[in-house]
This record gives sequence, C-alpha cells and structure tokens, in this order.
Amino acid sequence: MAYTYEYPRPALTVDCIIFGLDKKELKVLLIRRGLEPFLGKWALPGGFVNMAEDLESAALRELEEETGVKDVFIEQLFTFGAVKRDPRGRVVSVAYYALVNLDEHPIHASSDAEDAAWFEVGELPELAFDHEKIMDVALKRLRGKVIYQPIGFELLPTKFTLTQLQQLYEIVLGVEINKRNFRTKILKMNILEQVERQQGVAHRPAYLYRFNETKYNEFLEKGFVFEIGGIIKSN
Amino acid sequence: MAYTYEYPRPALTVDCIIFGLDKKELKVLLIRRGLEPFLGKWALPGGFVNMAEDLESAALRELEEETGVKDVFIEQLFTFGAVKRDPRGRVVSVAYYALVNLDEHPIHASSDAEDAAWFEVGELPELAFDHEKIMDVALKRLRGKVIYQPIGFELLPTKFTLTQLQQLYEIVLGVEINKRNFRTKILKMNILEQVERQQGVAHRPAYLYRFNETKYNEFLEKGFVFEIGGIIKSN
DNA sequence: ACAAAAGTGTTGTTCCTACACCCATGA
DNA sequence: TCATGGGTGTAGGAACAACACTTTTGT
Repeated sequence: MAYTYEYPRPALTVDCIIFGLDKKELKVLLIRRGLEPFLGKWALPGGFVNMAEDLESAALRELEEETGVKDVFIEQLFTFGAVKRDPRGRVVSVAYYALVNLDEHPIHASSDAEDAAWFEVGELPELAFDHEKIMDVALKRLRGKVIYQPIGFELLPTKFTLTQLQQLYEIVLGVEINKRNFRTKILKMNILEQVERQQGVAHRPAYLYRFNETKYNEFLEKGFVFEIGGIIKSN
Repeated sequence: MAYTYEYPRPALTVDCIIFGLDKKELKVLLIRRGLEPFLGKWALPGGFVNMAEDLESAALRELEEETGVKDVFIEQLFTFGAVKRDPRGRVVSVAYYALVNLDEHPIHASSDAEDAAWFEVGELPELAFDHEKIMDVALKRLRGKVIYQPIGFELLPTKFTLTQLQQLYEIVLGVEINKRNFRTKILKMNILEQVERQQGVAHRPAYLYRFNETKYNEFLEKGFVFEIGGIIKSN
C-alpha cells in the first residue's frame, strides 16, 4: 500500500530518553538496533508515529515495544529536525524524557531491538543518529528541572528517608550536598510528612517521610526554587 | 507533482508566537488567514516545513513571508501533535517563540495572510486551530523563562535606564516591583555597565546602562535566578 | 517654587553556609 | 563498646523586604 501527497513530507518519529536511578548512579535506557541503518549500534528507543496516535502515545508505545518499559510519566524534551540527521532522508524526531526508578522497570528487548540495557550516563557507547546530541540536551534539562521541581519523589519508595532523598539529588546533579542544609531546606518547604521510623538497621533508625502532593501543589503556585547552595558537603 | 510513501505521514508545520513589548503592554503578533480552513480568522503566523530547511529556518521564513518580521531570535517552545488538531488531517506543528521590541519590527501582511497585527495579550480575538492553547503554553513559558534568564535585554535600546528595565519585567510578569529592591538586585549581579546619563528630561536625568554580555555568560555558569521577591511595589 | 522621576539609607528579619557535635541501633 | 549512619545546635554573614527620604532636572 502506498500513500501519496501533493507535497513531500518529512517522516516523523519519537525518541525516548529514560533516565533510571540506580543505587548510586544515573543510568539511561538504550537499545541495540536490529535494523538498518546503524544495525547493531546502540540508540535511544523510539520509532515512527502512527497516524491515529498522539505524539506522547507514540513515544510510550515504542518504548514498551522495544524495551518492555511501561507506566512511565514522560515529558516532551525537544524536537530535532536538522535536515540530514538521518541517512534515510528527512526525519524529524520529537524527543521525550523521563526519570524512573530503575528497580521498578524491568526491561525486555523485543521487536526492532536486538537488545536493551541500562548504561551509566557518562559511560555511554557510541550512539546512532544524532542521539548523542539528544542525550546532552536531555541531561541538561533533567538537571535544570530537578532544581525547580521536585521530580524525583517518584523515584523513591512511598516512604523514604531524608538521606535517600539527598542521595537522589546528589546523583542526578552530580554533586555533594551538605546534610544539615539539605534537611533544613527540604523540611522548611513543608511538602514532606513524617510517618514512622526505620527498623532493623545497624545504626540509629531514620524517620521515614511521605511526599505530600497537596502541599506540593500549593507550593508550586508561589514559585519553587530548590537550589541547595551549600552544595559541597562539609559533613 | 506527487510524492508517494510506503506509510502515511503527518504533515509538518511550524508556528511562531512573537511577543512584542509595547510601551506599557505585552502584545503578540497575529495574522488573518487568507486561506481555508479558518479563512478570515486570526491565527499565529506559520506554515509547512520544506524538505531542505531546518525547523527553525522554516519558522523564520514563514514569519517573514506572512508578517514581514525578520532578524528575530526564536526559541523552540513545544511540539503540538494531537490527532485532530487540524481539520485538514493529521498535522503536527512545532511552535517557536520570541520576545522582540515592537518598535523595531514593522509588519507587512503578505502571501497567505490577509492581514497582520499586534494584539494585546489578554485581549486576543478568537483564534484558528488550537492556537489559543499554544498561546497559553507560550505565555507561561515566557514568564517562567524571564525569571531564570535575562532575556528582555534585547528588547531595550542598547543603552537603557534601570526604570525601563524594571518596567520591562513588570509588563512581562504582570506585576509591580519595588524600585529599591529591583535596583539593588540587578546591580549586584554585575551584568550591567553604567555608561552615561540621560539628557533633556524634565526631571533628574537617569544613568544609562549597557548590558555586558561577557559578564552575563560568566553569570549563567553559576546558575542564575532572577526572582524579585519584593514584588508588590511599595515605592 | 514645583512636579516628576531618579536615586539612596537603613532597619528588622529571614535565609544561607559552614562546622561540630550528639544519638540510637545492631553486631 | 564500637562502627555506622541519623539527627541537631548554632554563629556569622549575606540577602530580602519594606519604607522613607534626598537629589536633579525642566518648566
């Protein structure tokens, strides 16, 4: 079957940059391409947009098809449309990104992908197309975003300790944060609820907290800036 | 001439949201459509992407063709791809936005546009397609952005007074700002150079300043947050 | 002299930063 | 009792917020 138009049209694809938080590392989900071009190379999961689906749906569909990862909140990153970014011809790609808890998202390679795996950001293999550039943009955006919005709460168990939360910020931002100041600041925001205490650890048990979404939304109204100043640890 | 593909493809367009700063108002540039659909309705300038041009180039070309406005720094806003956003079929649109000095950008309607004009934000006519939604997104982004980056300097004459700069922020953000605190804060940033003084005004002449781009770039490295706190004027 | 807008002093308060110290638990 | 990580006190300084006042020009 063929489709004919009066004027030429670029092909439209979506790509997904899925960041995953491992214990101590920020990783990203890649697939090994099972088709030309760039057969055998690592690339971002993604593919062509169908006529009857929204862009975001397309991204989620391709993500699940190629990696088995689903139930993710993705956000539009940027649209890449340089004329010769794809050797097959003019292809414009809308990129989406997300940050997920790596443990909760098992991966299964399938369909067009020979393989799928998490790679540590900063130790990426050579990527297909302009995907290295897309990665750069995504990483910058993630780091910028985490300062102005407490995404990241989704990455932790429902109940978490302040140290876990701090580590999350440290990993994503790639810096060390002063414990005292981190705690003071995040608690003053008043978006966390203390619930109970840890048990069975070989040290003083920590308080567990829960993210209070209602209070967080009130918070956003007033403009949220996270910005931990005392960034280099001293404790 | 016709173009045939194995799979169907959405059409790809670009749209431009050009904000213009008038003396006391924030305006936006619209065209009156000269073609179906929505013939005669006001809409954002924009149109189809050619195969041999980047997305940004397409946006700039359409902008100039339809409104005569050129030499603008545009920035990608968002890509709108809802399935039924265009009655002609599946059309995905990459939106770009910019903030310009209205005086320096004379408009001339032409080509597909019957007319082009500046409208005050907040007093917009009914718009074609999903352009009202696009406007909302753009306005939010502009306001968010102006807090974290001193765009806006481009809107003023090379030499400007602090009061002019303050008014710019007040108009874009739609708030009143305390004079004393605004001055203290913007000067402490050390991105302005005092040059000379105003002349011929019927009051104490103001100092004129020039934006120092070098220092500004150093500034960005460290993370810039503008955020005037004492927002409600008291002076 | 007066209107108009520019520009400055200052004060109380909050927030930031940097350290040092104590606490509770399991092994 | 020791190692381990959890949690707190606090002091000095910087930044914020709010208000009132002085200065310089043209008319």
